[in-house]
Formats: sequence, structure tokens, C-alpha cells
Amino acid sequence: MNEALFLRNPENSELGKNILQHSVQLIYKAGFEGFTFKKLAEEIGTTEAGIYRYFENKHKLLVYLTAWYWGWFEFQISFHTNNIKDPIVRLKKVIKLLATAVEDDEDTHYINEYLLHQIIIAEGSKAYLTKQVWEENKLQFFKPYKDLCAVIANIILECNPKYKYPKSLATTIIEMVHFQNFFMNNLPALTDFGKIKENIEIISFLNDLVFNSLKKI
Amino acid sequence: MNEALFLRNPENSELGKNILQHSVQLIYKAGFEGFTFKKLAEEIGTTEAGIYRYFENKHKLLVYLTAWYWGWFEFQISFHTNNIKDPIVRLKKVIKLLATAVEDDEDTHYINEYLLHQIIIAEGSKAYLTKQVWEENKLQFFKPYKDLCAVIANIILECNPKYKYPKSLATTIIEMVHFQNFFMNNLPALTDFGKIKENIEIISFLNDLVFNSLKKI
DNA sequence: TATTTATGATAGTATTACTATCATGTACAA
DNA sequence: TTGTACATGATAGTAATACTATCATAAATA
Repeated sequence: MNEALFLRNPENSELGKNILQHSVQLIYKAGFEGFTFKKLAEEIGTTEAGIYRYFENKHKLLVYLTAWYWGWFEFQISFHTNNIKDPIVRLKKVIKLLATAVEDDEDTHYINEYLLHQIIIAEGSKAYLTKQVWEENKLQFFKPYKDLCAVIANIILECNPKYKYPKSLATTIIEMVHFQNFFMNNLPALTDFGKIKENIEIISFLNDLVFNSLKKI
Repeated sequence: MNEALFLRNPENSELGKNILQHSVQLIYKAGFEGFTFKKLAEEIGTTEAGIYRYFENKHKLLVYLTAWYWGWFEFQISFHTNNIKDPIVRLKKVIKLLATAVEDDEDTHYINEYLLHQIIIAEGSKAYLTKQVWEENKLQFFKPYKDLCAVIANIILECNPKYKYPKSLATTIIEMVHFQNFFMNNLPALTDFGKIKENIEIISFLNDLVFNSLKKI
């Protein structure tokens, strides 16, 4: 994990893990705009100053959580696809993993991956849609996201080595899985899945979109 | 324009138009997070209370500006495509219009469309990525965006009446034009256009993506 | 045992996000 | 022409947010 994202490593102490655990719950419940360090401190039973010893501000905490998620997710990909040879099957698996509501991973008791996935859908893009994005990118704040993008782009190139836009297609897959999910549940008129509201529909849409583009002619 | 978005119609007074004009400039310059009614009031030479007579809060102002933009943009589409018969050419024109940096429209001296387009790219999704999205959608805050989506979905169906995901493809086009643009300029490793940095590249990517999906087999 | 370190407790500041009140000038209606 | 409604300006004030600083204490460590 990028050390510039925190003042004190939250994974090395009980209070730190409490901050991570409850920030996920509180951002999920209140939304990022409604989330404050004061409320977080109250939930945990510590003080605002206690939180500030770990994170400079709530923006850095959000970037930390997204970095954590994408690191975890890249591991999920390698775990679930390492024995799949066919890149087409592998890419389909990636799309499915992106779209599927994950189950809480018991290994990391202090992070609820299901809730974090929901946060990434609704708040994830706010981590980089800022005026400081260029500076923060230089500090490698978004490396896990870029690494994941590179992994997916490579699978895309395995499917079709002549495809011209592997990285842009990779980000399109990631962002569109999330946006279609958000729209389906919150602004259903913007999707074709408003009535059914099943992730399988989003997966079908993206498979159609992606593999029509990668088809060799 | 949806009356629930403002307390007093900003287009009906000089102060109102000043608020619109300078809010576009200030959000462009400071980003939405760095934008406050106090700074806005100082720029205009009025007081905070003056702004609050027009808009309840800065979130509503952002929603207003996005609604204004999408309304204006839908008119641009009909203006630039009304004499085009071929739906494929029309859809290409829509993608090009979405991707191209617009020129400032002289008809509306109080809104700089070029700056507003840049705001939509970087801040537009924050208008709906909130906890209140469901309530605000009921109040029709996002109608112009949904109308535009419907217009594009209809062109898509004209291209291929059997295509199963017209609305999701429409939102994918809109969001991806903007995200690829933002990535190209701010997180270039996430795209295939980082070196060239030309909108024409984004247009090519989207044309490839869209028309491979709409091809009848 | 001495010392570093993390936390808790408390206090305080600047800024943000509002709300309220009153005076003034202008427009328009009687 | 007078009266009145209304938009704005000016000022003040509150609650919450986003921090920073200081000190005491307890646990870890050297």
C-alpha cells in the first residue's frame, strides 16, 4: 500500500483497523458527502484527533479504500483465472467478477468487501475526479487501478493482438459495469435492465459490447 | 427548466445570470469541491445571502448546470443532425459532438458552453452519484439527461432495430466520451491516447466500439 | 527501569453552510 | 403621483465541518 496515502498505517493497529472497518460502513450508509471524521470517531468510540493521526482528510481515506479494493480485486482475478487458458473465457470471468456482488472475505475481518464494492460503485470515481488528480497521480495514488487496467488490457490483447484500444476498453469495462449497476438501481430509465434489475443483464450487455469489438474479421 | 432546482429563476434577472456565468467560471477554476457560495459572491460583488436566494445549495446549482447543459446539447443534436437521413451518420455525428470541445455560444452570453462542457466532463457525474439520487430523480432533476439518452437510444435502434441494449449503449457512449477525455488529459496510462491527446482518437475508439456492436450479422 | 509511542481527553481556530433581519432602491399598479 | 411589492445589499449570527495543538496516561520496547 502506498505510504503517501496515510500518516500512520491503519493495518498495523486495532484503532487503524477500526477506522477502516467503520469508515466502510459509514460511507456506505451516509454517502461520501455525508461522511465526516467526527461521525466516524463517534461510531468507533474515539476522537476526531484520533482519526487525523491516521488519515490527513477524508479524501485520502477514500483514495486509500479504492486502492485497497483494486489491489484486492486484482488478487481475486489472478486467483479465479490462473488456471484458465482461453483468454476469452478469462475476460468473461473478469467481467463477471467485476459485476457480481462479492461476498465478505473472512481473511480480512476489518474490511467488508461487499460494502466496499458498493462504495466503489457509487463513490469510486470521486477519488480521481478532482483538481489534484495530476499531483496525486504523480504520487502513485491510483497505481492499483492502473495496474488492474493493464492486466485487463493484456487479456484483451491476448483475445485479439491487433485490437487498437486495449486500455480504453479495459477502463470502459470497469467503469461501465459500475455505472450500469448504479443506473439500474438508481436511475433505471438510463438502462435496459430497469425492470429485471439483475447483474446477469449487465454482464450480457458488456460481453456483447466487448466481444463484438474483439472479434477478428 | 425544472423549477424545483432553484428558488428564484436565475435566467430572469441580471444577478441570476451573473450567478450562472461566474459559477461556471469558478467551478471550472476551483473544482466543485473547492467551489463555495462565499467565493462566488465575492467574484460577483454580491453577498452569500444573495446567492442563497437563487439556489438552496451548491449541489442544486450543479444539478441545474448539468440540466442546462444536456438541454442545450439535445438542441445541438437536433440542429446538427436534422437533415441527416442515415442513422449511422447521425450516430457518428452525435459521438463527434459529444467529444468535441464546443465553442462558446454567443446566443447565451451568460453561459460559456466551452467551460460548461469541461465541467460536465470532470464534475457531471457528481450530480447523480449521491445518496439522494432516488428522491431527486422522482423530482425529475435528471430529465434532460434521460431525454438525451432516449434520443440517442432511438438513433441506435434505427441503426439496428434488433439491438438489445440501446439505452445502456447510449449512456455508455455519453459517459465514456467524457471519461476517456478526462483520463487522456489526467490519467493517461488508463487510455490508448495518452501520447497523442486528441479527441479524434476518442471518437475513433467509440465509433469502433459502437458500430461493431450494431453491425447486423 | 527508562523511554518511546499510541491513544484519549480537551480545547481551540478557520471555514463552510447556511438563516434572519433590516434598509434601500426600483418597478409597476392604483 | 403615490403606494406597495419586491429584489438586492448589508450585516449579523449559528451550527457544523475540517482541521491543529497540548497534555496526561497507559502500553510496548529497549
